[in-house]
Amino acid sequence: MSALPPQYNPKDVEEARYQWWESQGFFRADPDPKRTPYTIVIPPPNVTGILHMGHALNNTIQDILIRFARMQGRNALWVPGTDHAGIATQNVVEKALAKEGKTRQDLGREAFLKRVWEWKEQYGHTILYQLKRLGASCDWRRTRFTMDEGLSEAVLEVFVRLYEKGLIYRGNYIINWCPRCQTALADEEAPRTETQGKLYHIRYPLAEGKGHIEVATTRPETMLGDTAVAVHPKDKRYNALIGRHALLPLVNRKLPIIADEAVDREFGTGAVKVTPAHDPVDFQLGKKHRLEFLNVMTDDAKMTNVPKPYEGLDRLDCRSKLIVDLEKTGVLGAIDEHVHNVGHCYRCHTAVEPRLSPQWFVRMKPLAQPAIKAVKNGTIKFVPARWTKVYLNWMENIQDWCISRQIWWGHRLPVWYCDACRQRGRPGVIVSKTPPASCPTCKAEPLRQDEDVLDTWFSSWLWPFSTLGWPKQTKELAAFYPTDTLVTAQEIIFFWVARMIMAGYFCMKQPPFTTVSIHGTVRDITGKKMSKSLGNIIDPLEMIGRYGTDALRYTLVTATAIGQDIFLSEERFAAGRNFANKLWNATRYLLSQGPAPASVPQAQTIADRWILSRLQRTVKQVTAALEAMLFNEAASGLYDFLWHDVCDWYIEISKYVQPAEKENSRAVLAHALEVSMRLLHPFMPFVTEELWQQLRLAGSKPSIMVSAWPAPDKQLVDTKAEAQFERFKAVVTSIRTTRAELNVPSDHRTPVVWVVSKDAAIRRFFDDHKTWLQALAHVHEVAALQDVRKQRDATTAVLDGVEVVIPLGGLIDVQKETKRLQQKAAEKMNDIARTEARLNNPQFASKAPVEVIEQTRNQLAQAQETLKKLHEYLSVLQSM
RNA sequence: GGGCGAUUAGCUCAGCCGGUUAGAGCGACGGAUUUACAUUCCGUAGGUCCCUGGUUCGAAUCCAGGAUCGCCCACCA
Repeated sequence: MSALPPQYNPKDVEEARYQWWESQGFFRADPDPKRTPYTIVIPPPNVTGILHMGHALNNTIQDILIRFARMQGRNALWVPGTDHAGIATQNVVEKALAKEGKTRQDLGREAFLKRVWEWKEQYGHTILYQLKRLGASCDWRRTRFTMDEGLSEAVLEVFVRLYEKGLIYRGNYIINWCPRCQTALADEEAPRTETQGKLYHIRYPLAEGKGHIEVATTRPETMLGDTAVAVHPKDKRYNALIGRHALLPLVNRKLPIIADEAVDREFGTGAVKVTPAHDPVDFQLGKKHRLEFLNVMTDDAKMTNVPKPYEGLDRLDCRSKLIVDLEKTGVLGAIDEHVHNVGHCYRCHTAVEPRLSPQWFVRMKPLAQPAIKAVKNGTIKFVPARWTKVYLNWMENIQDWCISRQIWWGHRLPVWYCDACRQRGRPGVIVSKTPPASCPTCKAEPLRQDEDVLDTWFSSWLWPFSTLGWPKQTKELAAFYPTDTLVTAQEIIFFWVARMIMAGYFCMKQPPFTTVSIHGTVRDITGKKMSKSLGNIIDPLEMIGRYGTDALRYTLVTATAIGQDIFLSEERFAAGRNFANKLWNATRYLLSQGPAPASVPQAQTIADRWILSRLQRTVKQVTAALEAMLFNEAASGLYDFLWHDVCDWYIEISKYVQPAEKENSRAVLAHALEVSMRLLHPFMPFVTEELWQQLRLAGSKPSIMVSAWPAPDKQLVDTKAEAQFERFKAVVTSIRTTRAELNVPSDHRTPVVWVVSKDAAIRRFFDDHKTWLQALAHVHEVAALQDVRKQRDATTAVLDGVEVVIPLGGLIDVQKETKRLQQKAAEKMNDIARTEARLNNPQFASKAPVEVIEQTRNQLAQAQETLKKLHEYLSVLQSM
């Protein structure tokens, strides 16, 4: 066996170890009727993606769950893959084209798509390689892509099924239009952000008679599409005007003045211009009052169908020109500063234009019903539970989903039009999984396929079953669906989680998963989201390079409780690195004395009994925490046990055990480390594998990742040993504290210490363990005495059941020591007063549970005892 | 306008069902080279648990109201 180097170097380990795992097939899972499956489907990262801290957190959590389940003996499958990310990917390739001075239109649809596929083949695996560096134990054979043949088949199947059930329709509605991407967006893709704008007041002259009606708008350019003015029916100011007409300034179009409850009397002037083709509310008004729908903008937000001076102007240029012209005409009123919410494209952040447009929609209400029920009745649960409410609130108010996009990269709609039929006034719409040769109604050919593609989420909402082979009834689908846990960030609940649940019930009649684990967003130390434009990114790959993968994973997981946002700064990764190094050196210490003992450890010394007992508790605690998905609790429990219990105390003591106890002590340490490595493996897979390989017993599994999850051994839980050892620790600590407080020079070894107790067993215990005390507390002799009050020039610490008396032979500063003890006595008196007050309260005596009263009494007795001792020592000092 | 979350040490955060003297890591300060680890060890200082009221024998914890910050949802043009 080669000796371990003094420091853990992740670079020497990670890549080779990962390749070995993969080559051994440890990541693979196949249907197996004998074992309970455990399945996770990865939230497919964008194929254009590069690993950021959010991915790192998300995938670390999934890997922890998968490795935990695998070690528990479950048939653990983690399905990886990527999303074609329609708009995002198209944007990336268009940017590359722009560098060549070309547009996608220059290439044409077919050649452009070829370009995108080439790009995907070349760069689309980047994120998957990066996931491997993170240690992700996915079954890579099952990697899927949302535009794979099988997944595309699933998309068409669902589209046709929904259409046939009347759940997909085409219609002319107001949608969010991104003028830059030149496509429709779903509501969720155009999140509103608070924007500082202006509220322009414009006076519309009345057509009949004198006077005017003043309206207010944030988008003056839309006035060119106005086809009415609306007021509230009960608004006395405008009562007389209802049914009359106003004139659109600069255009002089006659606009009816209509009355509708939708108008807010409080806002602006209480009169509103109505632009049915460019505003969702106005659209409703337009339908209700049978107004004209006048679309005044082109796909790239230039004005159209408007009077000459404005025709062809960009929407914002038009706005400026209109303001000038309105001013000249004398109809421009006040311009107020106004903060309002404007939708922005989630891909390019351009302000979206609400715009009337023929698009395809999915009727969501019927789909939502079973998805609401499943969460209400607990079939699917959110962790943390508070997201349930957010989900239900959204689902109960769900709007129809605009699924058509005017881009090229994506699943093209399986919709064909028969122009011959349409000319004769028939619908002429054919929806079919395969291209129809001719029109089934009139036999005309050729047919024209719809140009649009489907929203990216229309393929990812099928992900939990499409990746397993659906619509084919594969054995994977039968074995692994429904999946178990979905791990994702809160931002994606509406986009993806909710829709997967709906699709799951629609296609499979079963939920796609049973638990949704929502983790927080990774932010920088000031609480801002990490983003390129802010320049506050901490790159996970850089952190891996600097601190190692295990350090990255450990730090992310311990950074915060699940569901809370994580505020990250680089220094935190050092803690993870240090922990890995600590484990490394604990094992190194063990192996420096020979190979890991194979013998079954016996609880010989009190330290053995203590650490083995603590180990059982740790096994129990970590298992429970993982089952409850309290990852940070599990990880910090292991940290405390390994660093503080194993390293700070057990290893230190093991250096001073009797020669006869030595070999067994090594076996105990080896055992504690070996079990701990297994517990820690899901969190820090690399260093634990490396060390476990040194510690593993003959005949065990070849790798820690396929070894069994530890089970606690109740026989080894030893409360008495724990209490005894805790007392020992307290004595050691008190001696250390006293020495430090009195500034005893480091080279001065306190020659002797008395441990005083009324309890003979305690005296004997310290007498038996004086070697340890001497070593750990820096003292030469330890004597267990019954009474040393006559000892002068000594100091004391009074603990639970024992007193520690430290003669300091001239080193003691009587004044300083008196002050120290007086202070301690004062603190004690405070405690006593507080505790007495509590006990003297008759209410407390009559209402508190007996255990609490008993406990409080003991506490008081102890405090009084301690105080008595302190006073005795003070009187000794005074006599000096 | 609704909803959610946060507020605990200088910083980042734990603290389950109410029960001793509220914890950790980092940072600060003092000390240490004794048998793995200086990516180490030992020790110390540092707290109005956001505020106000309530429930209770007892509140960081439960309830009500408020403040500040953050996020989500919503058609005030």
